Amino acid sequence: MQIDQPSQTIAQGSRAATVYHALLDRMRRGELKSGTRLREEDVAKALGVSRTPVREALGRLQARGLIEPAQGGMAVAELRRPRVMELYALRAILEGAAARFAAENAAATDLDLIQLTAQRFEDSGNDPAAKATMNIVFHCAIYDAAHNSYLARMLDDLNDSLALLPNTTFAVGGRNQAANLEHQAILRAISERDPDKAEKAARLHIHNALQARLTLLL
Amino acid sequence: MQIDQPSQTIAQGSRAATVYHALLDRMRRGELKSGTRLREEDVAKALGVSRTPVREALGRLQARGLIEPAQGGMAVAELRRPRVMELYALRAILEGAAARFAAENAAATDLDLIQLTAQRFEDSGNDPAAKATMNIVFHCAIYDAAHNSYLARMLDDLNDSLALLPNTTFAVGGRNQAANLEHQAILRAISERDPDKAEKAARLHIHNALQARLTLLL
DNA sequence: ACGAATACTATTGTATACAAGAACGCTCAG
DNA sequence: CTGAGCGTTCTTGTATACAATAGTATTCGT
Repeated sequence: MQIDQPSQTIAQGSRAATVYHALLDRMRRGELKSGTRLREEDVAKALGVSRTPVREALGRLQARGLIEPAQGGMAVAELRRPRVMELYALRAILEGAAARFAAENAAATDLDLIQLTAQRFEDSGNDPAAKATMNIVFHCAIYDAAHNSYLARMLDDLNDSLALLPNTTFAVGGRNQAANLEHQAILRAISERDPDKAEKAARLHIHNALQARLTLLL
Repeated sequence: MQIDQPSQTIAQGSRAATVYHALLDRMRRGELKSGTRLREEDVAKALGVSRTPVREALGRLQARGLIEPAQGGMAVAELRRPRVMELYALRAILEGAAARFAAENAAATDLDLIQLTAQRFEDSGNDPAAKATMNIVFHCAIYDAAHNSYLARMLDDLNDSLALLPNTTFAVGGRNQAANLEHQAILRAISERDPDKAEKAARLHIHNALQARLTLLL
């Protein structure tokens, strides 16, 4: 039996961190869906470590709200309608803040990166999963440009929570095109150093994403 | 030697949770200052548990950014100037969001509670510590009224980070009076169901708090 | 047949023992 | 006197064994 690299990424510092990232990755990829039960011993065996680091990783995931105590152990959190509404409402605020701060603080290289990633998003094909990936990359470029580590961490948290939802909003007809235009608007406002405009544009972007999400969520 | 209730609050569900809350409380009270080293064994002995639950608690505190890996173990996080600026910038956004959502979602009882806590804040004496406590209570009433659990959690995180700073802004001359007026303005906007106005008022409130903080931080 | 009580089992919570790693100081050579 | 190399020690990282608890099924009594 193979003992060390059961399937995925490079080894992190500690085994606890490895487990943490392994679980997170699988959530992001959709391999771990909402409601999946996570028993400590199973995870430990699957990753070839003892329960101790698994426990630590699960504790952190719980602190981030990605898993919840459930019937006999933990389970990947479930997002019902009201939760999703809360999440998008907050995301509109935080993405707005990121755009605002980016407009205030971005260095020239930050702007270049945002532009580049926006272009990459536009150029990527029509595959919803690829689109979603490039979308994340674009938004992360904005987080970096905002130069606020607390905000960046909160947005990462939020995106991970959102990753628990099945599908992606880019599977909705016309969303690709619309999202691209919205990205351009955000980029423009940031480049113009107009914080109010940037914040509004980002909020609108998320508002529209929510509309798309709701058509999927029915 | 006493073994179970070393000093403080009621027992939580698990010992890990007990340790977590014990440490958090001491940070909030200022008994654990920035830079204080936290060795697992010391904490364990002090609280009468083994290292295992301590480790779990420390992991969660680290995930929240309240403690950092340092020379030989963990230490209570230190907030230097740039961090403080980031924290307040984000807090302005989040308190703004809370006020906005409260204006949109608050039930009648929520409004009553906000008003009550605003009054309590006004009526409390001149002791900065008491003032700070009542201030938190007032703001928490707004978080509740916002009806967004993710936002509430983020603001709790943020307030705990801010608790690491020494002193309170209510020690600054005239801040009590000003804060009270700002609270009234926020309350009024929420009561009038004016989200934009509420958000602006809350942001201004935090902006002014930052000014006070900066005079302390020199 | 139905309900309650009890025993059992599955799973987490905790402690302890051990391993590994990094920092510090000490010694010795240049 | 200085610098490098090594050993010692302090602290975390991990595993395993054990305790406790909650959920479930089963059985017995009515």
